[in-house]
Amino acid sequence: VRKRVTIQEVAREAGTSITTVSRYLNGRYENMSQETKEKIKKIIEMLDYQPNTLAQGLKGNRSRIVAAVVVNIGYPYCVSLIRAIQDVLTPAGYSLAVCETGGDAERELRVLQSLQAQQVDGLILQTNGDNNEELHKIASRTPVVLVDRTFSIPRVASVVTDNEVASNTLTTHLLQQGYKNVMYVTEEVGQISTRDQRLNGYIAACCARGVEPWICWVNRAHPDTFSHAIDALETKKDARPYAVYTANGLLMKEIYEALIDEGMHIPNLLGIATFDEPDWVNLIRPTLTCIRQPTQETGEWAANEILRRMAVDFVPPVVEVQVLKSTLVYGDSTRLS
Amino acid sequence: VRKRVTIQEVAREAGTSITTVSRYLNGRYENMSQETKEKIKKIIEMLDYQPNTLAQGLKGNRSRIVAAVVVNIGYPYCVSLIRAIQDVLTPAGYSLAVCETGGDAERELRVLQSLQAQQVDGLILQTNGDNNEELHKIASRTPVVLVDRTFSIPRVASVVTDNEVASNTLTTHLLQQGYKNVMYVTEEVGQISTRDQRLNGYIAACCARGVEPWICWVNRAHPDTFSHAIDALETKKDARPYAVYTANGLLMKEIYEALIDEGMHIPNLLGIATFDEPDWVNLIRPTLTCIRQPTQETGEWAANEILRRMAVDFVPPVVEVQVLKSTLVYGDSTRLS
DNA sequence: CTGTTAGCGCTTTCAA
DNA sequence: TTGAAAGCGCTAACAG
Repeated sequence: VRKRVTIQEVAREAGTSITTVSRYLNGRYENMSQETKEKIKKIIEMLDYQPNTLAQGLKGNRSRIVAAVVVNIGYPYCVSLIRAIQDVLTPAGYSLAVCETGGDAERELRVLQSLQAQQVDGLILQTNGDNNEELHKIASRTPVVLVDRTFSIPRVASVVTDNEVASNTLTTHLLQQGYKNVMYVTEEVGQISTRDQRLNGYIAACCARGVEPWICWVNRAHPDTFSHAIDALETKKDARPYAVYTANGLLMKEIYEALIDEGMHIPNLLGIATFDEPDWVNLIRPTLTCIRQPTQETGEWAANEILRRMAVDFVPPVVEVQVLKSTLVYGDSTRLS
Repeated sequence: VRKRVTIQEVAREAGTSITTVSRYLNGRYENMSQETKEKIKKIIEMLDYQPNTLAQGLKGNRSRIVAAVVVNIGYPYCVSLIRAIQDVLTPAGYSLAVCETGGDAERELRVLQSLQAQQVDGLILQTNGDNNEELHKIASRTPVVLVDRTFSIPRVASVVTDNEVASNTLTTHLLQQGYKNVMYVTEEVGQISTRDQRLNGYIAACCARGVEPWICWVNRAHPDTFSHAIDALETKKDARPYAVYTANGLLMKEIYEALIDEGMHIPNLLGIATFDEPDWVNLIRPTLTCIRQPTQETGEWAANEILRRMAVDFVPPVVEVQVLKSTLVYGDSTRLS
């Protein structure tokens, strides 16, 4: 079990003081003889020395770590987001700690606390809004950016999708295609802004065209709630052609599985569409109409905002909530002919 | 911008020395008056104090961080693995740093170096085997466990799927069903043990039944290589019923998209099956036969092995390579009637 | 039962 | 152009 090489040893081998080595490490070559510089360089390579970031961080209370806290690392939204964040942070010399909360308030709190103890330099998170007080405290000394879901917390910025607009657009598209009704399938709305806005967009679009909203509440923890959705469709058969629009990709997955075995005729009697763009939209026939969220830009914006806020000369921004546009991807599942 | 609370302040407020506070933090109450104990407890809560893990780590060169380095955080295999690792590590008081390499050797090297600089206490990785020297060095002072792909590196343990057996089983299943040939679709085998073993299992099963292996090499970076696969199938139409078996889920996704528009009759003229269990296996009709890897157990084993190896009294283990069993999940896509 | 003190590896004045 | 020395927040002998 070899010991790690320290700055001491480098200095000793190079015949200089640790101060000089430290200067070298931090690229402050201004006044340093070419000779010492090269000597240190050689020794560092020889010894395969790497500065201990823990020690470096201890001095200035900086860890050079930014944390991304998401509900579920398996969700395509989160994966794409995390990748985008990485791509911005890594070149900037920061590493990313990825944490999962499962949407659980207590777990989120524990994560937040452990992250603070680790002196993370920045925090990007997708939250249910159950720990806003803690976030407020954290934000007083660490840059915090909310993604996907926004909450009004002093000093905290947010980046979100244009949920309401996109939802309205999709609903309108369905109605324009000729579907007489659109059943909207969603989970409990509660405090999650995203769900709220999507629902609002749906309702607004219905009202605008004089169609009565038809909302079906489900719960992913209770599979039988999905059969209610199917039942509702069966019952209203005389209203066909109608459409089903799910508030997110996970719901569509559940619904779709039940639907195909019912032998519903898509898209002519039943149109289907979803928020999110699951990876299987092009594997099914007809292909699935969906809303592609700007995950990449969301991640980039969040990471850049963190970087901005970590800069010494940071001044509070004009925009507290950044809204990014999503794209309606037309599949064959809503092409009524 | 509030400053962080330190152990100093807690000690001052509590009217004790920092040593006592430190003892309290580390749960060494053996000899400590109930009174001081409660006093400290109160002060800590009042001040919302949290020990600085950087400083704690600096002392013993321990960061209480374990890193998981994977090829792609979007792969279901990796997601499931990471979650399992988290579930073992979190209760043990470690946090997990997740890193992505994209299968790129240089990027992997950079990640490994930055991880060392961060003094990670353990390393779990899925590697292409291009930095085995570096890993060898790392393993001399940090527990290292390889997942998914194994390489023979001193002091490094591995956990892998029973690739060869599973591949053999699946191929045999296809042949037994009555498919006269099985086309095996794979990427370049090279040094990646996983691909090697799956190919071997396939070949062995073919030979055992006197069927000539029919291998189709593709490259996900070059979409046209997939059309070659389709062409090959078209050409051999007289050999039907035959089957296509892909070496991983990503390949099946590509192939399947091309296949369905060709109007091939699955499963009666064409059987399809894949290694891995994509999330859409039950969304398509017929449902897809596949091999479910023991991702959960793999993650658990890896994390536990790291924990084991971090213990002071660690003795080199008997098993250097742990092989875990996967499951053949029967879908309708290989049910020849 | 409690405190003093010497570091952990590094950065950063300040002085030479 | 360089180095000595004082910490950063915490732990762990060692001494009371």
